[in-house]
Amino acid sequence: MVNQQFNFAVHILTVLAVTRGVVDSQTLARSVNTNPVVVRRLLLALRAAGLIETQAGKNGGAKLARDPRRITLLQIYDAVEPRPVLALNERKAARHCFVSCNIKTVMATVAEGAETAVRKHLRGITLHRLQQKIRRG
Amino acid sequence: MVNQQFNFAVHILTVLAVTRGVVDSQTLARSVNTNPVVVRRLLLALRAAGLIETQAGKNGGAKLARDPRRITLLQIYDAVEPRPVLALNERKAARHCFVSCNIKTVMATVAEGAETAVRKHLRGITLHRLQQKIRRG
DNA sequence: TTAAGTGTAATAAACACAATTACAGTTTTG
DNA sequence: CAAAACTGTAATTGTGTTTATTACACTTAA
Repeated sequence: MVNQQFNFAVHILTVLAVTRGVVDSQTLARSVNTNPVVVRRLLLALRAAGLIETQAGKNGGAKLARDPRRITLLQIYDAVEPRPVLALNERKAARHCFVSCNIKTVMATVAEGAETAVRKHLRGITLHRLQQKIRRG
Repeated sequence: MVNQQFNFAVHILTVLAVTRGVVDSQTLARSVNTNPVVVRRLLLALRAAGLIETQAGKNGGAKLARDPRRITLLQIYDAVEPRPVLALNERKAARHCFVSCNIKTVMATVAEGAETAVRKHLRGITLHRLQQKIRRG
């Protein structure tokens, strides 16, 4: 199993969109089938991105900060996804080797292109659209 | 550090393309800065994809099976990348929850679109093109 | 026949991610 | 104002994935 944060975040926001109100982390965690603390950490990231508002204290929880038509999957992705689509090569080059010394830059360009392609795709999908798809089964 | 297999594989093939001959796993490993066994495992995958040929025994090693103009990054990606661009949600849905029960299918569609976008990008880049870029610094 | 390779299994080490526990701080409500 | 019900957050543990390493049987050129 790999990084599920994006899935979790979209799931959470979809619940908030459907509910149209304040939902607590316990309830969200049950829907996502994970731990409330995991949810709360994601909520912080989503709040920092301006997608939700949270309220502490009794009857507290989270709610959408704007219309689902104005929330794209790209915004969610940017809020929570820590990893690039294609991993960058972090390791030291072998100095004597021509290819080794230059491949990193070249591959960074490739990775950037992949990233751009994915971002473009995600930018075209709104939370509202997701809601609609779910309603239709 | 995350999955480096694609980076490793491209690096290896670039060395083979530049060298235009048989290179052993030891030498490749030094260029990539990893272990020869890791390289050999990748070589098996690349061979299975028809991109290289290997030879056992003394003076053995690997060489390209075809012209670098006819090797795309997508072929390399397919040969070695085990993971989807966006993780699928594997976990059990909460039965009582409408969103939970349907989000999986919807997100699978989203992930598929992202995958397609990346694949299209990679299909447009040949190994030969990479060589050129590296030569130019 | 020997030296220098590959192929491959088995295991260990490193790392990333998710889950859990614990508790201080906040806010509503009776 | 006190209690109940939340969030915010640190610290730790559990789990799975990826990479590295060791070992050795098998292959081939010289």
